[in-house]
Amino acid sequence: MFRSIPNKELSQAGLELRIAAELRAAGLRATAPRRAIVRELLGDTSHPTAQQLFERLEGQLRTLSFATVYNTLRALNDAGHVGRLELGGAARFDPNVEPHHHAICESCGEVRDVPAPKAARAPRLSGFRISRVDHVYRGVCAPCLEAETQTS
Amino acid sequence: MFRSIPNKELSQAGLELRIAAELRAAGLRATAPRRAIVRELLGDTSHPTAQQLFERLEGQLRTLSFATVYNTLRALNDAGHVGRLELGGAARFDPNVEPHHHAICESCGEVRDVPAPKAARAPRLSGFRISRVDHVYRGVCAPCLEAETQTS
DNA sequence: ATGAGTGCAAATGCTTTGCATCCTG
DNA sequence: CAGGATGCAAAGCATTTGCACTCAT
Repeated sequence: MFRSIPNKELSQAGLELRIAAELRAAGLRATAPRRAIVRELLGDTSHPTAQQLFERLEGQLRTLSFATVYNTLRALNDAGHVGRLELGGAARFDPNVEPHHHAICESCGEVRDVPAPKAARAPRLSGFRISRVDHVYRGVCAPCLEAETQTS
Repeated sequence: MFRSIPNKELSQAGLELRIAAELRAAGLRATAPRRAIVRELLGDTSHPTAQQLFERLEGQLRTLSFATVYNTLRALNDAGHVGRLELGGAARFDPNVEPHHHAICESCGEVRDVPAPKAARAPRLSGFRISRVDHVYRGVCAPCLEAETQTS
């Protein structure tokens, strides 16, 4: 999402226009709930679940349905405008659709981005046409490692 | 599972003994349902779901509970004796716990193993202690590619 | 014999769907 | 003003859990 948009110094109004344009580019109408969902996910590096997005947005709109959050995220994912991470439990959503990978802390559950190496050479899988590559690194993040050390 | 066991020319009886030994190594009692689950998963390269395993085993045992299949697979996974793949939808289970990766066909859903390169160099993630690396290749498998060509 | 394991059913968690109403393009 | 989108509730899967009974160790 916003692949080609330099969003430094983007005015509030400009951002709103951009959000609407992105939705239409995905073949979706720029309704209030959808704009709010996109606005919230945009720039969120925490890979939130649909539930988390819903909770953050509940106060902002007069009404908001769980189903709308799910349906909108699914539509955006289908259109290739947001990423969807399946790591067990609830799916997590990612505003960054550039090729990159993820590290998940098995202690606190946090998911962090891992840049994809510039020269990402995929293995050749005889006859298999690769369209997407996901790497998932599971382990323990720095803060949790430190917490472990202090306890032991 | 069976990491260190040369299972060529293993007699039927020997295999059964091995299955029981593996279960005990995982801290589990070698009950009839569990033996059947391990026996079925062993040598199955299709990465079946719990549901699929249940269906295949239903006829073989006088009774078998869904819950037992789930609980056993979870226990084996917790003990590191089977792999669990989260690719969206139902989890898939893998008897192979050696480091390797997976390719999933977005057309037919089949999951195939991808060998991990011998010198697998993981990226250094400042402070993050990596315990496991999963690569998922999404795309279209050879048979589905061919089917596509013929239709178009 | 003792406690882990089983089967069954109910509960839980995540996601999708049906439908009447609302609103964008 | 037509068809897409919303909200709500109910349905649908996947998985887990509670509990009385059974069986492996």
